[in-house]
Amino acid sequence: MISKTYSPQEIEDKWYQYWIENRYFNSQPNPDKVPYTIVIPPPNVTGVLHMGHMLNNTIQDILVRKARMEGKEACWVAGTDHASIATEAKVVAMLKERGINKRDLSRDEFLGYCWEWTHKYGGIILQQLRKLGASCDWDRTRFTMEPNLYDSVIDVFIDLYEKGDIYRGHRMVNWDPQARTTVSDEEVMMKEVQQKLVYLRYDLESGDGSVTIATTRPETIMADVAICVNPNDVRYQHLIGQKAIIPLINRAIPIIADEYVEMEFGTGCLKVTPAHDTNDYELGKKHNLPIIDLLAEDGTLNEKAQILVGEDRFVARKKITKLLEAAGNLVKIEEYKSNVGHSERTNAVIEPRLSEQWFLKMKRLSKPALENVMDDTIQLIPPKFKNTYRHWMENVRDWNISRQLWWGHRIPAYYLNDGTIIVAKSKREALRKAQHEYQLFALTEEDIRQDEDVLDTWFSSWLWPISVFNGIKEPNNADVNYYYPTNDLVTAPEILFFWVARMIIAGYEYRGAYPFKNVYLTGIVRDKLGRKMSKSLGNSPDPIDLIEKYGADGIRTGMLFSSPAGNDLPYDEKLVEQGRNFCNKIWNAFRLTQGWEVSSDLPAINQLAIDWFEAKFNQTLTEVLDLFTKFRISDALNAVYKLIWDDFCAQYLEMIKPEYQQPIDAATYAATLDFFDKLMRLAHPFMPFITEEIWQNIAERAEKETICLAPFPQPGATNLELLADFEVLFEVVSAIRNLRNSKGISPKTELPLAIRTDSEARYLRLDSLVRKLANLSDITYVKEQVEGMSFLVRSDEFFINLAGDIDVEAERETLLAELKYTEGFLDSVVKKLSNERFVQNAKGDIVEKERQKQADAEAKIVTIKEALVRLG
RNA sequence: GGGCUCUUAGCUCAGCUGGUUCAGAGCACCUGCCUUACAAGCAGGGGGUCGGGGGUUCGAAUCCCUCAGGGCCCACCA
Repeated sequence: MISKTYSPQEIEDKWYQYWIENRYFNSQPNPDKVPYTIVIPPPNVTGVLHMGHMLNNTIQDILVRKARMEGKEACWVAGTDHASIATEAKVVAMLKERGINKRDLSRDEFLGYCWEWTHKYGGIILQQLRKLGASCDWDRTRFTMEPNLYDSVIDVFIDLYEKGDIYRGHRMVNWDPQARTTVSDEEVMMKEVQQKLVYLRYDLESGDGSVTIATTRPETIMADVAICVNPNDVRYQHLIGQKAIIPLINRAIPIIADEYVEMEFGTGCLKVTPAHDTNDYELGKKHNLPIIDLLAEDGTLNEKAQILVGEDRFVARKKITKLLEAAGNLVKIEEYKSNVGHSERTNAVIEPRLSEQWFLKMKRLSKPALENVMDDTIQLIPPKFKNTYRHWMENVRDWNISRQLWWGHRIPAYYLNDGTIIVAKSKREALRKAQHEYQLFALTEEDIRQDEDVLDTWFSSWLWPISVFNGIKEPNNADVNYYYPTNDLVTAPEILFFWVARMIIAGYEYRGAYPFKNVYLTGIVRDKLGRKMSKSLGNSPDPIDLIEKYGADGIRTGMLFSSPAGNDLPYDEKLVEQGRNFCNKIWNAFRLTQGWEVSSDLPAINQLAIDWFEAKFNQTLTEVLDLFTKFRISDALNAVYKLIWDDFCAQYLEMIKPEYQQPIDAATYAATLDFFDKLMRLAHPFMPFITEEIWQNIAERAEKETICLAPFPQPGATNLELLADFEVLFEVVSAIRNLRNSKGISPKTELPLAIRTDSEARYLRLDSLVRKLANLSDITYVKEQVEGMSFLVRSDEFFINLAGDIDVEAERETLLAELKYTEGFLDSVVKKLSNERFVQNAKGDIVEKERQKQADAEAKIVTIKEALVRLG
């Protein structure tokens, strides 16, 4: 027999396999259909599925599945990102465990390990997505380092270089001493750090006096090239032009003046260290100061430091403070909080460092990307992100795209021995170019050397929506022409600038069109303490464990129950439990229908209930469709949840359910299964597995039929009047149950009901339903008040006569409370209506509504008063 | 430091362009039920002066100002 609880495991595997075998998720350009495309935000190739992916990909799957059911040519492209720095770090760590040092390997050897690693772990996350039910076209799976995509990146680099947008520059960059590479501005996170502000005395060369500066970086004093004061600072006028001696190494440096210096900060004297501070660098340029770089690429002091050579910068900081103290140059130390840049990848403190790097000019490129978001050609959801987006785009700076790494797209720049740069696809082509452009025919491949660096990961991901369709290399191929621009992008706000903005830029540059119409920004999944879920904190449950425990449908719905766009999702296993319970509820409703014996001899007695649910379904469906257009996926799910649980299960099924072991009439049965069919189709995008299982079982299905391709329901007319009548019905039933509860009367005990109403017809129509839902023995209509417990619904009065069981006091209290509330309410309405300005100013039918309220309240008060009189 | 945003029941959130039968939902909680679809369930219930203050208005959770406290983004005071 069918299991009492829904058990997802075998069902999910069975259907996923069925879907894949029948290629329902595969897509080809089809001129007869409207394309609907989503490209997945490619997870890191060696990554493992985490809760953020779960949320993100569930939303994408919902959108894709709905589009597919709506008859669109739905195409969800999956893939992975080589994640240059992240993967390289992992491989380096892996090698270290094996006792291998990256520096002992050749580039090719190292890349060999990277590929080995990629092949070993590369498929995992995509396999995990299948568990979730993701309906990707897996045949289209792409990887940012596969040949076509690799070449696309190289082509784009060359193109932008030739357009003059890419240049090589000696600049201050963000240096990550741990990864020993530069990182872009966006990869630097500022964190507030408790530091020590050290006050140091520099003696004047003249021997006559001294100057005291404040610094957080005493270990860099050996790289000082000046001391700077504000020219308006009266305290220091006499110093300008003099020289000061750097302590410990006794080198003389000039004292200069610049308005950049804040007089209020520290002592108002600044040590200028151009190699190790961005501002100082600018200052140095302005005043023609030399540059002394005393840090090696791993963050240790080099021989330029003269002392403490080889020490790590932080160790050196402590040691030099001691040395300075011993030398008598330490004036004082203050605790000081300031923001320090950290590497997003390694969390190492970023070192401003001068070096030769490749840059992409952003100003021209970002213009259309800014405009088209601001005018909603591309829509950000929620729109509040427009502001931050604009701010970033308006202040965008050139993008440092070179990385001192090996795993990635190697920069296609070649150098001749004299330093001449040639950008070309290959060494051979570089040679040819050199020979022709510079008439250097004697040149051989031996004479040219390729740039050792690779490109920033995002320099490949920004092409993703184009390159997955090979639109860079073959701009007019059928795929890219059909699928591009894509429709929706679902991603985390954290990478709005890293990725989204740059894809938009690339889209306009290389396709002349936006890459996607809508950007749905999900929130961050957090734990109960509000911390972001992360591997390092160990506060994230393993999604695969959760799927095994609760089923994929349970997680999908659980995560979405409370997840409006842009809002963080405070994860609680309770949510997933609720999702699982929802599946179980559906399962048991299904089980109910399976147990019925169907009789075609019985009269069709449930037409009213059927009409009502039809109306309710249409009403909710209309609402759901509207919510989808606004990307309010969470609200849409909640509407479906209520429709199924409250309206279908709690109300409709209870109304039409035959007595135990009694048959059901054929008409009701057919209607009910039809509802089930529609409900499953409506719910399918949210919960693909259980809906397929049930949908396949409630009717004979043809070979290879699937709910995945069944039409999404379309709303019919909603009978509002009927819905309103049923609202009254539910209130009456609810009131009777309430009475039972408070009087301790079993739901099994049949009760007689008397109704005193002006609209008898309405109740007559609902008669049998009230009787069934409230378990009544009899319903009578009365003109006067009668004996019994009474209650009010709207302006109608109800009596249940159970001899000797009336608690007069309690009933009076209830009535008095209701009277008080209604009178208060009436008062406010009357007050409002007697206010001339209200009657004059209120627009539309608001005044009319108020008058109706007044009439209703007055009628109700009369009824209550009568009831009170009756009670004596 | 600049910009954006948020503060509604114990928790997570809805409440659009202002109109008291809108103060809501889910979860949690309390009470009663193992009522043959479902205890992963059923029936019922309590709970918030909508962060504080001021203003606009006939009328404000909904608009404006201000204060307090969160969050996010951007930012080179050593």
